[in-house]
Amino acid sequence: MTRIITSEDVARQAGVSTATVDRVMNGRAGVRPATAERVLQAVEMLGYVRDTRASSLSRRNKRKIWVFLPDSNTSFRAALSEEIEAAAMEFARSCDLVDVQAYMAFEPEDLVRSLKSVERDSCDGVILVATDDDDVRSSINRISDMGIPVVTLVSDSPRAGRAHYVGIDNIAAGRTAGRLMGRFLIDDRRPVALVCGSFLVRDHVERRLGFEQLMHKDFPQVPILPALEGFDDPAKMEQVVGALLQAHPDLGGLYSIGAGNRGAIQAFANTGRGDVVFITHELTDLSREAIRNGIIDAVIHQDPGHEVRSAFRLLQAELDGTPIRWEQERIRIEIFVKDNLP
Amino acid sequence: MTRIITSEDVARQAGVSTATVDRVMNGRAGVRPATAERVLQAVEMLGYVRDTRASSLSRRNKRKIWVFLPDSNTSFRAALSEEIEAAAMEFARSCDLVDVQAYMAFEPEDLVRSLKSVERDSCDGVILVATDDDDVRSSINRISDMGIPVVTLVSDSPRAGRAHYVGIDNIAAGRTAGRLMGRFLIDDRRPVALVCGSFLVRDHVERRLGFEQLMHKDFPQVPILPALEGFDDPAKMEQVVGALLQAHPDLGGLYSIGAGNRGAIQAFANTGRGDVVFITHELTDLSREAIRNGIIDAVIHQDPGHEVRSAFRLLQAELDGTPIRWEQERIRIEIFVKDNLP
DNA sequence: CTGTTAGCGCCTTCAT
DNA sequence: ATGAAGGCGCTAACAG
Repeated sequence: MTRIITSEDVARQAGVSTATVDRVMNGRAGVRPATAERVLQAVEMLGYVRDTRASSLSRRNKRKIWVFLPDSNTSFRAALSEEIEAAAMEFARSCDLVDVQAYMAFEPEDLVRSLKSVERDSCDGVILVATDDDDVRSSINRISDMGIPVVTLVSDSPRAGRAHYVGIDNIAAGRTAGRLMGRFLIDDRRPVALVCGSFLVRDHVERRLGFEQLMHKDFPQVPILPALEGFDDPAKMEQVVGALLQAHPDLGGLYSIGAGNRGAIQAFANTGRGDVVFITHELTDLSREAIRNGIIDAVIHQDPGHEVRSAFRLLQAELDGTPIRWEQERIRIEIFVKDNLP
Repeated sequence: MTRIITSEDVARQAGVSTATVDRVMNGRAGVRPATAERVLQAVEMLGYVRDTRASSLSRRNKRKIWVFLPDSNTSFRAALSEEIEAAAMEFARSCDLVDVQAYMAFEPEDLVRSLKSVERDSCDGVILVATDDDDVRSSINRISDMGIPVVTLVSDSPRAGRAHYVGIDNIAAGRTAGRLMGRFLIDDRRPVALVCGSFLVRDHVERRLGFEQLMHKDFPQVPILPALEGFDDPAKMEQVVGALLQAHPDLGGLYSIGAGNRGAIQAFANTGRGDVVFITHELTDLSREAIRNGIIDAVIHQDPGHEVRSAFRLLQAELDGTPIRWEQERIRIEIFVKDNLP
């Protein structure tokens, strides 16, 4: 057991006091560059790593993390909220305070407005479900430039200066759905349809892209019908999918990219078309039930609990200057069939 | 922000000192039942939860966790070791010391021998890859009865008094493989084969059971060949699978339940039989590569990193009396195809 | 059986 | 720009 290196060791080695070491470690002002340099050398030399327990203990949980979520009411969104709640409790006890704010879904200006209120002294870190939008991007950059780390969750703003994105690669998710579709189909002459939530939401566009790419490449003989829009709305979905089933008695498969699957499931139940391969996103009580009784054949899933915890951990790591365990943070594109349901 | 309840609050409320609160909280002896009761009531009443940071800080990382692993040299086993190493470092800095010991795989007596050395004063918690064996079970019970929590990892000893099992349900894993096999098959008149590592290893038996059950139930027309044994050994596997491919030119699928897949992949590569649906367990560099170039069609996976971290967290929770976040600890039966590889 | 006291390693005033 | 000292909440000796 090698003794643990403390800030005191570093202080002694650098010929300063622990207060100065602390200042350097936390990047606070008021240290002559030369002194800081000596401290850094001592840290390096001794292999000092600060003890986050002691750190957070003495800091008395004073950090503030702000979370911004869209106000949509899909089950996935509900799950996210729940998980944030849970994570907040967990981290509150061991480190932080968390403020959650909802912004209007699909309305970047509203998010931008909310982000305006983020200031250095009231906020130490930000987690948000972003959109790939110029104004959102510059808002993120403003915050980031103030030295406040930003983590995007589930939906990214790729060109912004966020510290991390936590979520899946939606193109790959679409490809995965395509692979399963191609292989699950019994008769590759029967056409396959796909329904987006919206043609304008980046995630949906990417999933669709991945799906269509893969189908064209690996299952070129399968006819793909023009994509439909269901607006993440159960009623609309039921109508759209109902019409689809009626119009195509030979439909081979359906890939539902967005939410509102309650409606799609209903449409299937109404017509009793169990032979259509039906693939959706996100495991919920509903999709679980539908997978059990054979309406849904596979669900592509991302674990909101994992995502939320990961976002918090990454933000913490950013704040603490702790190393990141990437293997633990990699969000999986999960596949569920009837037999591996959790 | 409600003030945080400390042990001091509890002490005051119960009319005792913090030392006594500490004794009660940690189940140490030397407290009159009546006093303990008063403390417990105060805890309940104030909603006190002990701060694990302060706790572990003041304890000076003195806990000892012992880990027992089989000495087999599969890639999965290597991954486990690595992850334990990583977890040990992580937890060493924030809580514990970890001792890892290898025992001879498939030799319960050797494990039992090692477990004999576990004593109260040199060990606070145990993690082990168990086997379902009478002697192992009673060893676990002995340790458990001393008040040392035991967590089984990857392979369980179900009837023993372990605190938790961290791993997948292997019957469900087998069923999942069966589902994919049934749906991936192009022609359901072509026979399907399966190779175990050994007919005697519980995990393999369970996977096989799940697989065969599901095939018989949901794909009854598919002929299933008698199971083979590959002894988790690449050379043996190459030979067995090679012979299989030769004997059955019309083979439709192969489910490899155990390790040694290097050999199986080699056999496939030798014969160029890309049309056989090949499903294996555990994602490794090898299986990843084989999935990329189309030899393997799907991999059923359990994440060793997740499993190891989970085992440590559960043991800690047991030791600290902290609540467990079950959603975080549920080990998934993961499915990988070409498109959702991490 | 129970209380007192001195840390654990770091951060935060408050001086200098 | 830097240091000294007290405290975060809990545990471990040591008294009594």
